[in-house]
Amino acid sequence: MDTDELMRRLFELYPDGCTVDVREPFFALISTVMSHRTRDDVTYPAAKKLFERFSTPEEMVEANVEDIEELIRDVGFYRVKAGRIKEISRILLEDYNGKVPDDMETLLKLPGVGRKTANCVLAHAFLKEDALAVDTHVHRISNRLGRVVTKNPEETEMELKKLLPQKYWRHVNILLVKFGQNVCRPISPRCGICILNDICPKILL
DNA sequence: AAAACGGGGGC
DNA sequence: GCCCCAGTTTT
Repeated sequence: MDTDELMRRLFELYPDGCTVDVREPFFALISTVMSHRTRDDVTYPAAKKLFERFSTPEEMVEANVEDIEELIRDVGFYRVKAGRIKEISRILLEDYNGKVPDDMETLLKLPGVGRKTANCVLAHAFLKEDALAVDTHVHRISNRLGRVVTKNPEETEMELKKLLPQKYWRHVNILLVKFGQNVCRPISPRCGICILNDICPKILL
C-alpha cells in the first residue's frame, strides 16, 4: 500500500479531523500544554471549562492560580500546568504583544513547550505545512506498521517526513492520536476492526 | 540517562 | 486495586 492510500483510509475514518477547537492559537497552545501525559477525552472538557472562565492571556494573568488549578483539576500534573499557563500568558503579554508565536524557535522558549507541543500549535492553529507533531501514538503506530524503525520521537519525525508527502504532515498527529486511542491502542489493540489490518505486520504487539 | 510530576479511566 | 497515559523539565 502506498502512503496516499494509507492516509486516504485514515481521513475516511476521521473526516471531521480534530474535535478540539485548535484553530484559535491561544486555545491550541494551552490545551496542548494541558494534554501532556493526559488523555484527550479528559483534556478537552477541562480545557473547555477553563476557557469558559478565562480565555485570553490577560485573563489568565489576572486570575488566581488556585482558580486555574481548580478548573483543570481533572488533568494530570494540574498544579504544574496551572503555573505554566500563567507563566506562558505573562510571557506572551510582555514579550510577544499578547500573541502566540508562529515559529518553532520562539515557541520552544515558553515553559512546558517542547518539540511535540510546538509542532501541534504550528500544524493545528497556524496550518504550517512543515510541522509534523510526533507523540507516543504517532511513534508507536509508525513502528508497529513497520514503516519506520526508530528509538525516539525525533527520529520518527525525520523518518516520517522522508516517507510521507508534505501535504499530509500537519494532519498526521490528529489522525494517529484518534486512531491510537480507538483502534491501535498501546495495550490490546483492536486489530479485528482495524482498517489497516491487511497491511500491518503486527510486529511489536 | 533517569527521576519527577499526578489524577482519571480501563481492566 | 493496579497500571498506563497527547511530554517536558530537572537532577
